[in-house]
Amino acid sequence: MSLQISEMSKTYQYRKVMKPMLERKRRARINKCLDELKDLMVATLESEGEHVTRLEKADILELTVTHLQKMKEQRQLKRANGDKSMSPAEGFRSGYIHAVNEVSRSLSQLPGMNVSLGTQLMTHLGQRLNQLQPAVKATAMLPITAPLSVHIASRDPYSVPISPVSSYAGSPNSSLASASLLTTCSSASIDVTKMEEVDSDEEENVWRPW
DNA sequence: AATCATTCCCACCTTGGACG
DNA sequence: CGTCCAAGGTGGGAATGATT
Repeated sequence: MSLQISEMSKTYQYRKVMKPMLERKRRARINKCLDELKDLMVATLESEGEHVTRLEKADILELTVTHLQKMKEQRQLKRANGDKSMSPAEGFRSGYIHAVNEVSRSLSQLPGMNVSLGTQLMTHLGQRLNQLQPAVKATAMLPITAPLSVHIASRDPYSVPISPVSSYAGSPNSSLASASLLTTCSSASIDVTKMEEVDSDEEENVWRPW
């Protein structure tokens, strides 16, 4: 019998114990992100003069899709009008700074965060930015607001992962991946209304915090 | 290539609250 | 009280990654 129990493979135990828990966590992640998406959409719509009373999940997704489509149209319009205000390099830099600020702000709110490690990382990120953008000398110093940050792997700037999530997806360290997702969703200060600010022909390759 | 562990997704069922 | 709907729980299976 004990043999049988031990033969109740890890798979069985996993299915019995871990799976329900992970599924709960997964739903929680979905709901958390939907909640934050809802907040963002409500804020956005209200800033546009629309009043939102109640949103169910499907509504949140519909509104988001509609809003993004609208933004896409506006961007195309802008481009058609010859708006070349930002080069790809500038676009990348802007996204980089935006992302670092956002992550930095989030991490700075984490209890027990190692400040000296954060400082080191900030320094590193600032140096990386200088290396990435030698042409943009006047703005070479990284205007990061919070004292903490995360390490973004040093690579060719345009081969940086499209998002923090995708960079962790498939990692053997799944808890890291989950944590990444959670922190990604919890950066609620990302403003949907500003998603189109960084306009670049290379946008598929530019790292964005969203 | 085969095998195993893990992750993810989906469909179905249950539950609880709102409403007529 | 019955019905509807949103949300959570769960089982099954596909997909993926690691190991041998």
